[in-house]
Order: sequence, then structure tokens, then C-alpha cells
Amino acid sequence: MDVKTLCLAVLFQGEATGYEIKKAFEEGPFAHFQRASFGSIYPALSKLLADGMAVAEAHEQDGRPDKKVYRLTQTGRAAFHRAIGQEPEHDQFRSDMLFLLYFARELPPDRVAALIDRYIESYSSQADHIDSCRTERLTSGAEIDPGRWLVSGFGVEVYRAAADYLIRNRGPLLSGLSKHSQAAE
Amino acid sequence: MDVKTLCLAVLFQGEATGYEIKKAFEEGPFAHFQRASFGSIYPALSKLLADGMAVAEAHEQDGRPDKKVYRLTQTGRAAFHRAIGQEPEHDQFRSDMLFLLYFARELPPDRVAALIDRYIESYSSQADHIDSCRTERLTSGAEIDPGRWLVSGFGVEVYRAAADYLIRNRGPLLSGLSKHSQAAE
DNA sequence: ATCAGCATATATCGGCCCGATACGAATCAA
DNA sequence: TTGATTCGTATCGGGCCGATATATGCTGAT
Repeated sequence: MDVKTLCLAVLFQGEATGYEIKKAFEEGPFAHFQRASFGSIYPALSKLLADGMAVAEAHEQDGRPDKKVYRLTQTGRAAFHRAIGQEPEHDQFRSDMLFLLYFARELPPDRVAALIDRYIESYSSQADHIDSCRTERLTSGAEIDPGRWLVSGFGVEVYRAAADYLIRNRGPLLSGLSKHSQAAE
Repeated sequence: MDVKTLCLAVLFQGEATGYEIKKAFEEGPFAHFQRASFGSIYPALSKLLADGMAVAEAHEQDGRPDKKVYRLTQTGRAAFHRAIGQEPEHDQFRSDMLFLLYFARELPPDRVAALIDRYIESYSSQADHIDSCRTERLTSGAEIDPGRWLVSGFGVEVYRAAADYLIRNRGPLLSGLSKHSQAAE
């Protein structure tokens, strides 16, 4: 999924500025499983305009700095449907934390403990946050989109599983580490 | 974690060629949570040589094409320890599958079903594969590194949780989708 | 038997994308 | 009052991926 497609996706859900598109990947609906930076969003939006997939409307009103609100054209909507017809790439996960824990033997045990605690806290709070958004949407009485519901539930489940695993294995890791250092050093 | 550090990590575990380093991220110990391509590995290795962090030995023997076996120097080993002393970046996950499922409403239901089935199959087989490597190592009687054990267990647990969630929610998603299309179209 | 395809092996190049940075102002907390 | 944070657009350097080039030996289908 290139950033052009990602912008198409956000704009498919309604008009937005470049800044708002960024937020959709930071705290919005696409957070946790897709991302894009300003350095790729703004050029992508320019290209969308050039290709006639979107139109921009300048709003100078509110604060002071001009803002450009982008909206998809029919061409853009068609391009989005074409894009989601393509075969998806494999999921990818990148974790510096697991990388460091892999080398736990090479780190001071107290650092390993701190690392794993931060990891647990981070995953737990992310699960809680998504979960609170879900219950909020449930109680709001608004209509629930099955796709979005599945995706957010996936996030809760997987983050929880990750946190639980680390809670269960924190002790064993630390004691395994100390046993080894007793034997080897 | 830049590719230079990643190469340092692989070489820390023993000498290797560029090709073997790539494999460490494809099927080796770092698969699933870190990655690197040839386009970044070879330049990184050149830099490692230039910085005196590694030395290369040419082997022309075996097949026909020359291979360069890289080995870390003391400087390299020190650089690696310095690198793992740094603060890790946040974990990141990117999933085209979840992106597509988010837009399930915009896709033909049979495609959604196929997509989710492939997803389940992929996650299940990855969990099984890591798990078989773990039982193999357990029964081999060789010493078990606590860090690596934790990391591989994490993979099994999280992949299983993801697959289980999708198995449980495949039906509800599909029926939710058909209910909606009845109501709206 | 032959030939396509894959594994081994090194290397480069175009292009995409991130992170930092610049610019500018308003609002809010210390 | 002054530093931080939010809103907002935009570029630039550098890092990294994916495709491609090059070369050869092995293996399994036809």
C-alpha cells in the first residue's frame, strides 16, 4: 500500500486536510496497522490533484494559516476501488524490543526488567485504549461497520495476548538469565 | 535499528556472508520481527569494513562464485554493545490485510471470505513453524538461551491469538456484511 | 536428455518513504 | 512572559526496498 492509496482511503471516508490525514494514521482509524508521514502525504496529495483524483478547496477562515481541504472526485473513488482489488502484501512487524530481548544475555538484568515492564505497559494501554473506543461506539447506538469492528477487535485481542505473554514470562526470563550468569561467569 | 546495527547483530553470533545475513531475516532467528534487503545489507557491510568493525575473508572454493565471509573485530563487538544500549524505537506493525478488511463493505463478500481464510492459514502456519523449531530445540538437549526462548514464544503466542480471533470472528463478519447489504441495497 | 527454475552469491540503481526541519500563528500552562 | 503544544503546509537529505544484472551448479519435470 503506497501512500497515494492510503490517502485515497482516508479521503474515501470524507474530505480532509493533509494534517488530518496524518492524524488518521496516528490516532485515527488507521493507527496501529498503517502509517504515513508528512514527507510522503503532501507529495501524494499533489499527485492526486494532478491526476484528477481529488480537488482541493482553500479555507483561509478559522485561525490564520490557509488550509487546503481535499475531496475525492469520481475518478478518485474509482481508483480507490481498483486499489483495494489488488492483492495485499504480506503483513510485516518490526520490533526493536524483541530484538533487544533476543540479546537479553548481553544486557544488564535490571535493564531487561525495565524494558519488559515498559513493553507490557505499552501493549496493555494500547489494548485498553482501543477497547474503550469500541465500548464507546457500542453504547453510542450508532451503526456498527462489520469490517471496522473486526479490525479494532483484532487490535485489542492481539495487544492483550502480547501483554499477557510477557507478564507470564517476565519471571522465567529473569531467573533464566541469572541462572546462566551464575553458571558462566 | 538501522541495517548496520542489524548486520552487527547477525555477525555477533558468528561469521557470515551477505547472503547468509539476508537469510537470517528471512528464515533465520530474526525473521518475523526485523528485516533487511540486499540493497541495504551490502552497503552496510562495506561501511563496517571501512570503519574497522569487521574483516572479510574471500572464499573461492565451494561452488564457483566467490564469497566473502565477514567476521566482527573487537571494535565491531564493542559497537554492537553500544548499539543495544540505545533506547529502542516503538514497535510497528503494518497490515494490508487489516486495511482491506477495514473496507470489507466495499469488497465482494466472497473475496472477503477468501482473504480472511488466507490470513488465518498464514498466521496458523507461521505459529506452527516457530513452534516446531522450539520443540526441536527443546528435544535436542542443547542449552536454551532465555532471551531467544522468550522471543520465539512471543511469536507463537501472538500468531495463535491472531488466527484464533479471525476463526472466531469470520462468521460474524460475513453475516454482518450480508445483513448490511440487505438493508442498504 | 534437456531445459526451466531455483539456490547460491555479490552488487547497483531508481524511487519511495521517513524524520528532521523550516515557516507561521494561536492558545494554553507555568 | 515565555516555553510548549496544537494546527497547518511544505521540502530535503538520507535510508531502505525491490528489481535487476551477472554467473554457475543442481534438480526435477517434460
